Amino acid sequence: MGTVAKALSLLRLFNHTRPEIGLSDMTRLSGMNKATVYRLMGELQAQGFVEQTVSDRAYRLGSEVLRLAALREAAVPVLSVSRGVLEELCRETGETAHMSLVRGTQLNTLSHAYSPRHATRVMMEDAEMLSFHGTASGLAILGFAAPDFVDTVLAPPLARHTEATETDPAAIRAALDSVRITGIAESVGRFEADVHSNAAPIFDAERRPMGALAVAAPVSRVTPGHRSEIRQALHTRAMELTQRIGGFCPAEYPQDLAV
Amino acid sequence: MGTVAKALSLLRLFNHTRPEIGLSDMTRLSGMNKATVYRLMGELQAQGFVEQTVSDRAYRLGSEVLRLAALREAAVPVLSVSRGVLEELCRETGETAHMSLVRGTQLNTLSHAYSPRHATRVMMEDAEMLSFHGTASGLAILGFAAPDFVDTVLAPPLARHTEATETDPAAIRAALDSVRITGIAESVGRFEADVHSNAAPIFDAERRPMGALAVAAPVSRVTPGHRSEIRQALHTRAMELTQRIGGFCPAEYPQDLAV
DNA sequence: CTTGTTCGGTTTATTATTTGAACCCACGGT
DNA sequence: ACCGTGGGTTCAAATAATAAACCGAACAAG
Repeated sequence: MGTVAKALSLLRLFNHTRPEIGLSDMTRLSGMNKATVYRLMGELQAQGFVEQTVSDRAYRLGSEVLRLAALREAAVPVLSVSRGVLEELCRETGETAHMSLVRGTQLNTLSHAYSPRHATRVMMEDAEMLSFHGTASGLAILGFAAPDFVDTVLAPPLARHTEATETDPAAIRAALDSVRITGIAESVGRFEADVHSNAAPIFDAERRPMGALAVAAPVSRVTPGHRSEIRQALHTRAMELTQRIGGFCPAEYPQDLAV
Repeated sequence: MGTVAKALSLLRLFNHTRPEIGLSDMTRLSGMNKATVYRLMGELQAQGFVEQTVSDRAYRLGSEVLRLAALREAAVPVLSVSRGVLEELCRETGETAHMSLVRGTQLNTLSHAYSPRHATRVMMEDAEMLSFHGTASGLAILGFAAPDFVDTVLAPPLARHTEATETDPAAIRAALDSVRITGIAESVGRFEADVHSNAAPIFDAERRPMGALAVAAPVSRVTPGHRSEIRQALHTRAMELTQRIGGFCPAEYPQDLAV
């Protein structure tokens, strides 16, 4: 691993439950030498990627990431466009809608919207990591991804998130066939118990699946009619999002939804 | 310069007019060796900070920066909170409002809002770099910054953005006194011709100025009454923003606005 | 008041990585 | 066929990164 990779991997130690990390913690979490971490963090700090609190000298993400994110959005406005689509999607379905993007072999939620219609909702956080095999979003992407990408992602062992999580690669591959036919993937309690999710892929300019749009509802609320309504809306909105970010659906993607 | 700094400085070559950069361009722009740039970009790509287009293999910012920005917002919700404040501010004043944050000795716009009230407006882009000596935002920050920071930033030569730009450090320092008294800085055509800007600093948890809130209007529209209205609104909203992001005004910051 | 622990930060010789110049191949224009 | 330009690669020489031990300060327990 090169020096740059090491430095950037330190940034990946931050998450929602750990927004600030001290030098010693960072050393332990990364497994690197303390002097190494110290110097790397110093460089990251000089570049504005992290900043140090005055009180306890703990590190947290710096504002340079905001600037870069704004620039990225100016170049490829996925986030900003998705927000409008997500709002429309959750208005149509009355459920929580979210969008996630592929990054290497990871899948991250990046934007979400809640519907005020029901008192109970599926709650989300941005920048959370999803599994491919356990979530509707992941399956939607796998259904239209390159074979060797599927191989990589479905290499055992697959994490068992809930009682219902399918961890047999062969069974998952079989399920991808129906994803390819309908264009929509489904996960009932396989990532979080009591959450019924549907998802549709979104494609980039090279017709590759770059992420997914999803609707998550409490299992108890999803009747056959509601399910059909959700999947219909997802199909329409995912194609809209793909088009609005300058992407194209691949030829094999079903243009009309046979739910 | 360490390797990490070099790699991250490559990211700074991207901007609104140059959202994608090929290997050769990047080599020229950075002044580094081609092999070096190639390897560094490879590492950045592996970490998701940049991605390569399939067609012409040009690099652009990757989606990892979006994830990190989302995490940073979860830790320190400056952007998301500022959006609401900016909207209110531009509703109250009828002019363009924007927020910028300090990053080392740089100042970057990060969020803005337009008012629909007038057909002519000052237009903005996020992630743009501002000068400290030429903008109201910069002066607002300098008025409450540490002396050595002011020294660093006001070291000649200072760029002359327009005919009206003040480039004499002594004159700028003198102007900071009135910023300290009123809590509001002003720039009439000193960064962009025909733009009249007012700005107020926002403070972090350590009572240091971390950025500024500003209102920019066409010079022709700013009557004494309108100016006073703008400065009043700015003062109120900047203090609100400071408080809502968990910051505190320093003792010397004027709590009541004597416009 | 001592002792032990943890923290952020620093030092050093040793070691591994980065670097630069030259080179390759493919492509597009002339 | 020729030239310029693009992305990508090679390898010895130069440089930067590393690990382990160490420092002083802060805090807690005995």
